[in-house]
Amino acid sequence: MKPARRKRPPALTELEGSVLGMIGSRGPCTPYAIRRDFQESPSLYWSASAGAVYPLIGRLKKQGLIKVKRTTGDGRGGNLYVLTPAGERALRSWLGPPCPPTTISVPPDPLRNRVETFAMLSVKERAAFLGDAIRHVEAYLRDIQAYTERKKADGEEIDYLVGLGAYRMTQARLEWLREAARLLGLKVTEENDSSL
Amino acid sequence: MKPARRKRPPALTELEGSVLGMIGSRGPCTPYAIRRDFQESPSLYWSASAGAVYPLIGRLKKQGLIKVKRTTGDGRGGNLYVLTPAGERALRSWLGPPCPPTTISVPPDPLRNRVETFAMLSVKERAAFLGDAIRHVEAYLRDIQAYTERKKADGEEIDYLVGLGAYRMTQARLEWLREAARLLGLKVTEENDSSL
DNA sequence: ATGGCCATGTAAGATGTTACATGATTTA
DNA sequence: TAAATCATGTAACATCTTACATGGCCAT
Repeated sequence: MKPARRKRPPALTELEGSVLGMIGSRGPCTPYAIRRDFQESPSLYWSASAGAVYPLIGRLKKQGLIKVKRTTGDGRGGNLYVLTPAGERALRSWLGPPCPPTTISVPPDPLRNRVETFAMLSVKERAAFLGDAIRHVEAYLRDIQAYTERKKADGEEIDYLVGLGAYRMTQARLEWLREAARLLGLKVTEENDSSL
Repeated sequence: MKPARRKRPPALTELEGSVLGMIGSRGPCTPYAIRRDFQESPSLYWSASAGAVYPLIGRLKKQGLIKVKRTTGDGRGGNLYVLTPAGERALRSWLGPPCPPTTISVPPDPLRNRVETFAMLSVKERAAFLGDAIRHVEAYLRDIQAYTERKKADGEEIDYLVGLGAYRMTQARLEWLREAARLLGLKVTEENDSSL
C-alpha cells in the first residue's frame, strides 16, 4: 500500500514570505505590529491593509506555519504569533538558495513603464515628464537617505542594509532619468547629491 | 439645474496604462501582439497571461478608451485596436506630470525582502544566500546588457532607453549585494563587469 | 463621560493567475 | 494530411484593495 501522499504545500507568495520573515526575525508579533512595519517602510508598494494582513495571518495559521504564543492581555484579543518548525522550514525554502528567476529578474518600475510611451510624446512633453520625475525622485532620495542613516545611527544593522538597498535602487533610477534626458538632448540641472 | 455629473473614470492601473501606452506608441495592435511584447521584455513581473490581457482589452473597449480599427483578415477574428481621443486623454493623465508618489517610491525587490530576514540566519547562511544571488544577478545582468545593446544596434532609441533603465537597476542591485557581503564581513569575488 | 485613536476584524469588488477549450495556420 | 504552433478566448480560483463595523483604551 502506497503511503498517503502528503499534499505538497503551495509556494509562499512574496507577501507571505515577508510576513513569515518578520515573525521569524523580530520574534512574537501581532498582526497590527506587522502592518505598522510595512507602513513605516519607505516603499508604497504594499498598503498592508487590514483586509490583506488579517486573512493572510489566518491562512498561515491554518497551514500550521505560525501559531499563537500568547495574547497581548489588553482585552482586545490580540495574539502574538511565532513560527512553527514547519513555518521555519517554509520560510527557509522561500528564502533560498537557490534564488528562482522571479527573485533575480528586474523589478517592475512605473517610471520605466511611462518612458516606454515616449514615442507618442513631443520633445517638450518628454522634457516636462523627465523634469518633474527627476525633481520628485531627488526629494524622495533625500528621504530614503535620512531613513537609512537613522537606522545606521540606531545600530540596526539589518534594517540599515535594507534601507541601503532601497537607496541604491533609487539612486540608480535617478541617474537613469538624467541619462535619459541627456540621450534625448534635453537640458537638466545636475544637482550634486551628498550620497551615502 | 445642475449639469448631469459624469461618472469620473477610475484611474488606470499600471497594467492598463502600459497596455494603453503600447497601443498608443506602437500603433494598431492585436491583444496577442501586446502579450508578445510583454513576454519579450526581460522583466518576469507580469506574465501577461491570456486571462489578464483579453479581459483587460475588453474593459478598455467598453470604457471607450480604445476601439477596433480593423481586423487582421486571417480568419481568426483578430482585431487591431487603436486609442480613441478619450483613451489618449486617459493615457496622458496616467503618464503625468505630475508623478504620483506611487510612481516615485522605490519599487519592490524580492532580494531586499529576503535580506530583511537576515537576523534569523547564521553568517554561513547569509554567505550562501548572497553568493548564490550574486552569481545569478551577474548572469542576468549580462542578458540585460545583450538585450539593451541589441536594441541600440537596431536603432530603437526608446526601447534602448527602457532596456538601459532595467540595466541600471540590475547593476545597482548587484552592487548592493556585494556591498552587503562586505558590510557583513563576508568574502566575495569581485568580478570585473564590462558595463554599458 | 466622551471623543479620538488603537486594534481586530469582515464584506464586496477588482485584478491577476493557472488551466483549459477551440479553431486557424504553418510545417514536416 | 498530421502534428505543432499561433491566436483568441473562458472558467475557476487566489489575492489584494477599499470601505465598513466593532469594541477597547486614553486624554481632556
